[in-house]
Amino acid sequence: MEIVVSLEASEAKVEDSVTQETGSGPISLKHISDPDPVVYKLVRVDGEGRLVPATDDEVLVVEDLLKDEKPQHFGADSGDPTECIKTEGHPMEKIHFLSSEEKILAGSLRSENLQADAEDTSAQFDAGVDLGEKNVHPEETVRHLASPFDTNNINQSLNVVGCSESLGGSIEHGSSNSDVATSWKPDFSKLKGEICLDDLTVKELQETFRATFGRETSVKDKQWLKRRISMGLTNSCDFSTMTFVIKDNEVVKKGKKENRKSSAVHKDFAVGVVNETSGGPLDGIHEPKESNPDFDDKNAQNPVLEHDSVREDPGSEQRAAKRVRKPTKRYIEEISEVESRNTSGRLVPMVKSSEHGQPYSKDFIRPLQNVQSIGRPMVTRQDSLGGSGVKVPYVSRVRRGRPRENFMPLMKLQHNGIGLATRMVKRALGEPGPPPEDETQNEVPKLSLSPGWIQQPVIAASEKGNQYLERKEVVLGKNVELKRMDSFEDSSDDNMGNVPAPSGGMRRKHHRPWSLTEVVKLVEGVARYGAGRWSEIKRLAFASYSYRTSVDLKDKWRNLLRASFSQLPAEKGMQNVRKHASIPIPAPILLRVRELAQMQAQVPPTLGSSKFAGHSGDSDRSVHEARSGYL
DNA sequence: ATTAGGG
DNA sequence: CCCTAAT
Repeated sequence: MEIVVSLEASEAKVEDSVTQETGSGPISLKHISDPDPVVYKLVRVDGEGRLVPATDDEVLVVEDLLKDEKPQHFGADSGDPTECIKTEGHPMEKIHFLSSEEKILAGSLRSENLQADAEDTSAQFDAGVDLGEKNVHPEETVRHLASPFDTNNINQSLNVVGCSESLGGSIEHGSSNSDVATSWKPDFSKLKGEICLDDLTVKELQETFRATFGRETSVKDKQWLKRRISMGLTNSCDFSTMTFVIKDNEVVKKGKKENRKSSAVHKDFAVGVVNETSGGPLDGIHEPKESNPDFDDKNAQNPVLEHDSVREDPGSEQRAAKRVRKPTKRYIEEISEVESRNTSGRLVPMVKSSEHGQPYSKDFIRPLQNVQSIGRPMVTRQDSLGGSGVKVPYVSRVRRGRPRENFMPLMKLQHNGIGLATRMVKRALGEPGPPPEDETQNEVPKLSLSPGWIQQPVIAASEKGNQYLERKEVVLGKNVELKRMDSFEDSSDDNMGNVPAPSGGMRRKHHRPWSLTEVVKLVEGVARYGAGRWSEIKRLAFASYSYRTSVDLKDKWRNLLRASFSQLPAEKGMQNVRKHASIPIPAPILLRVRELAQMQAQVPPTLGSSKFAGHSGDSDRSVHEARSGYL
């Protein structure tokens, strides 16, 4: 299978891009055809650095992901002034770069992941290439290849790439930048002497960030900033260090809370890369070989080491002790429900707002019996329509605007078959139509091409569809086809809440299975904006999915974390017994999740360090086998 | 309003 | 998912 990248014919012949071998098997793009329409073929790089044709599975994975990623999200917002600029760059430059600059490993294009900095137009590319691959930072590459002397094209495009991570704003006008971008170095003029990231304020951190990366940031998250800066200064993924000594415009010392691993087995990674590629355009040019020995020392490109060092640093980033919470006084809720509504569910509202007789959503009523006795204060709530206030127990927060909690179900039941009406009401209620990319429709055909593990989803997916169909039928009777697929999407019901499943139990209230693409989006979101910045992710990456609140995202991430870390254990006895009608989450994704978790120090304390002990040879295999999460 | 956590 | 507490 080949992916044709529409490229300008201007590209002369180029050679296979070399991928830095990280010991595992990153998937990269290999250029196999010179003629105009440049054709790339997916390959993986084995331990020895040989290029092995990718299997169909791999190709498919990548392809799917490529398809899913819409550039729209990137650089959308986030206040970073450099982003809009970035979007102007042509993705092609990057491709060009990829193919012509052998020094760069396709792998290093890995979607800069680590976090915020929503940048680069190439993300669509990276998303796919990236999966299941080790960390290699673009910064690295740039730093070692960039040279003040070099002004040829290659470098130009190179800069474009590099910009994805650190060069940020220097890119803007492709013409005038060659010097700026090429020779960028941290401006430590403001960072003299010793700095301890831990002691800095957000503002100071932002300044430091600027000094370090040469661009502004709007991120206010201290943790994030510190990590980011640390990684930047240290030029590695290692953010365990929080104190640095800057001298002569360079980081000369890092306040390391030494932990073993001292003797680096890796080392001089970057140098090696450079040498390896001698003969290239940069030949003869004096590599600005990081005049700082420390840099080489700490280049944590070796994943194993990376995890390693990140992990045990007791003193470093005391991951903020879990937020403590007062024991929750949960009050009985289900009981009242039983009482207040008869069999038809919410059709018989308990409380009505004066004018419209619309039932309050259950959440609004929530009140349980004997509120008084429980001691909950009563407040008078004015409904939005100015009706007479109703006495309701005070609840700290009234859930609102949850699109799925509108009164649609009611409509559907009464005028079943009138999809249009429903739709209109929906609009009125502010629910945007189903996302352009409706998984329920897309996933199936997409996946159906693939053999291997991805096949399973196919089946599962169709089952999923059937499930919905069934449900729908139960509720609506025959008029199912009228509403096409999108009616699935808005099974916003509360109906379901009371619809007894054929099996017996009552179906859960609101439950919308997470689609694969949603998961991917979430993961990517976390990669870009960082875990925890859920509202951001929701706004930017989930704009089209009106359901899925930020909380949902958070929950899902939590689950993904669990899944990804839950040992790849269950592998054995559960081959067929998968009664779970759920789709297994593709291992590569879980892998990514784990990676991100690593980087963001979200590793569950329990599975501390043991995990990554001997994680080199089998990484390839684990990609195909580890599947412990479900959508 | 958002986020973290418990259920 | 839902819910509360914390920020």
